[in-house]
Amino acid sequence: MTKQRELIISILKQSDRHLTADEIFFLAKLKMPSIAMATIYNNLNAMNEAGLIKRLHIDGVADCFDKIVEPHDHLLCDKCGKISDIQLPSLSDTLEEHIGAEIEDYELTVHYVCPECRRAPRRR
Amino acid sequence: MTKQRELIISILKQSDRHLTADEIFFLAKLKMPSIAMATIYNNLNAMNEAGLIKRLHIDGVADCFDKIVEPHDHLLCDKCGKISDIQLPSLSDTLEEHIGAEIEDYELTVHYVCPECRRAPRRR
DNA sequence: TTCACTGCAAAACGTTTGCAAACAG
DNA sequence: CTGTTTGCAAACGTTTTGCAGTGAA
Repeated sequence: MTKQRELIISILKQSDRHLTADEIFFLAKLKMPSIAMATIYNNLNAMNEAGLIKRLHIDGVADCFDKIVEPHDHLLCDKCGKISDIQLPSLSDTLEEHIGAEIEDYELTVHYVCPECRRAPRRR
Repeated sequence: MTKQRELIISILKQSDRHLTADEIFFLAKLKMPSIAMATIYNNLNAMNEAGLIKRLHIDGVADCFDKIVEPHDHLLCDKCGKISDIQLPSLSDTLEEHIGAEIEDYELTVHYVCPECRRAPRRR
């Protein structure tokens, strides 16, 4: 447990968003200017493998890191790119039944236009 | 409609797999050695935007291009990386009900271990 | 003849690696 | 003291770009 890792964890904890490695790097630099990108990735990858955080692969967007590891789904606004967490009833049983095999996990990303963008359809 | 585009389309049509840009490039080179990677991407991107094919972003894997544009889901083997198409009952209505907003689309990727890998758990 | 598309090379992007020095336990 | 982690720089694989030349209509 190094200072760098503590810092990265605190950044993730304090954020209410899904941060990219780059955003975490930027925020970390503010408090520890000497920190390196490699350190960010080292730690994020280690924590991801340890199941402490979850790496998200979404669309053309850079990978994001989610502090919530419990199974949940994501809502992606196609206009502004905002990602929200949603808790939908688990599909595991339904999926296993349909597929006829045991599943490990699943990722469900729902595309929509968020209320803000729907009201004021700017950008893109 | 150029020869290059025709070639790329025929490669996609003939394949029963989900090809990466690189695989398409390799196959295209066999028939047209002068073809450039940029041309592959130009065409794939154009067709993707036109809705003729679908670009898939899955895990650490390079993007794949799917000739099936109808809504369907994907089954990913965590051992060998094979991607299969699956047709599950549409979740659109259920999702809209839960989210309370109109959805554009959704992506569902199910992780499992395919029958082959389950039988002979080699690799990785 | 015109304008979109090609091929090429170089750049961009996000991520990973190798390594010596620094540090935690 | 020992092994892990850091910071740096360079490499990596994938995708995009700029641009002059080519080819389709």
